[in-house]
Amino acid sequence: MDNYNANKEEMDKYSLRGKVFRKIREDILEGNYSEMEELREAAISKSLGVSRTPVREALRQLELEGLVTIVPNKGAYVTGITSKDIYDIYIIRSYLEGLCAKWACEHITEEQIDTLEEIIYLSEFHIQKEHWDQIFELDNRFHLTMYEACGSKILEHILSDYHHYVERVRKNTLSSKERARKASEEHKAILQSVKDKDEARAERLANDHIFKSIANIKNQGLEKLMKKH
Amino acid sequence: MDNYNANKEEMDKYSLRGKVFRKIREDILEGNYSEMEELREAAISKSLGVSRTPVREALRQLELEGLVTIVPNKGAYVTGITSKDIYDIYIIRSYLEGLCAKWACEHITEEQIDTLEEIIYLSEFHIQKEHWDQIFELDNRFHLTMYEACGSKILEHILSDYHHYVERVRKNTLSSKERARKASEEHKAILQSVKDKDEARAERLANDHIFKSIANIKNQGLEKLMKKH
DNA sequence: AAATGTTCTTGTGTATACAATTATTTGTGA
DNA sequence: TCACAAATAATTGTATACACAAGAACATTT
Repeated sequence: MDNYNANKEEMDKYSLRGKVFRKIREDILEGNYSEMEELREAAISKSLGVSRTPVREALRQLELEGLVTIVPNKGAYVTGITSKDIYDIYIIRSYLEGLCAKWACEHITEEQIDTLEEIIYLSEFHIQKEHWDQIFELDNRFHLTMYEACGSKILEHILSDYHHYVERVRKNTLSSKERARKASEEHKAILQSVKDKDEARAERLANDHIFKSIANIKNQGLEKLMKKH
Repeated sequence: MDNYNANKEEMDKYSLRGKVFRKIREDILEGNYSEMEELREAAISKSLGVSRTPVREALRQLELEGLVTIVPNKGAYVTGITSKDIYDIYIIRSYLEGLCAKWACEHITEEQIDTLEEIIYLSEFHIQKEHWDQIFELDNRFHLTMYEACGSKILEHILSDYHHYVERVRKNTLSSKERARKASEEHKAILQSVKDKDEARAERLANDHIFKSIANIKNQGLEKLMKKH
């Protein structure tokens, strides 16, 4: 699983291992490798201009994320992520985002509420202007802040991972003004229920929010959404 | 996210890195380290009689599992797992085991059904005889087979991880004849609904199964259960 | 010609050496 | 005695070298 929190991700930025790790992961998630392609340590280290050590460590981590399969004494192979995996993740997320919103009712801080309100406010502006990159970034921040607000290290960890896994698909789904606007409305409603400490409603709305994304994906065709933009 | 499947775990058995990885993980999960204790690469490698390389790789993997926190250029620290984490995991599992049972209705194979029936049959025998180790092992196998049967690599992955995380607690809860017997009855009912392809019922029963474990934990006191047996 | 054994190549697994960074101690001046 | 700076020690980060395992190609034997 992935990087645990922004803090660590930030720090890792300055280690070679972190750079290699993120580079290979991005390449896999963006589909730059074909399925089951062999990842030779020497080749990667040469192409990135580093030694094998950081490459090895990065590959071992990617194995744990499930993106790479390592056969001892043989090599590392791209496992990648199939469209079924993405679909499964969305279903799992729909359950867990519901739980997250429910727990947030109890654990959210004033500061987090302020952050979320600001995010929603800014979103509306950027949706109006069709600034897709900002919209995506704000959507990210909304969800990650919610994960933080649930007060569970474990739940935050797993949801952040999944969130990252489906990043490419999410980026594409949000590139429609109509869907972006609806998503923003849904965020607003979720936050309201959390503020009201209405656990049942918060859970249901967060649940629905992801389900609506799934419906949206089905309409647009998942395979198309997995392509690079 | 932990080891992906039995296959890989099996293969890793023969690499130093795998041994070191499992050794440190067990030590952490068994509470042999105190919270935030520093893990010095040199010390560990010396005590295990290996070089720093496999130790480093193991620590990097443990970081991804969330059991260790690595501060670049400083060191690795035990993060461990608190009783709140365990509690959270049980709640999350109750949702996901439900989903797993639901999906199993559609994807389970005849062979897997046979396996599960055999497990239940054997369990009854060992419960009668109070063979705690076998009971625990069979409980493990029941759940892991269910995870396999759900037909989702992603869900199987995360549930296996969590299952392992709470191993120590599960071992202790199952060491009561009364609870073991009830658990076995619950397993039987879940399998029946899966065989009947009754998705709603399977989901609800699997859900309840974990909830009952939580209730059981609360009764016995989580702190006590986290101790080594 | 088929099966078996042998070497050679390729790539990973581990150990060690060195560089960079951080923590600690020591020394100096006010 | 305290503050602060410089030197020193400890620890991680990276690079490189060598050992080992697996598989392929080729030779050998029946």
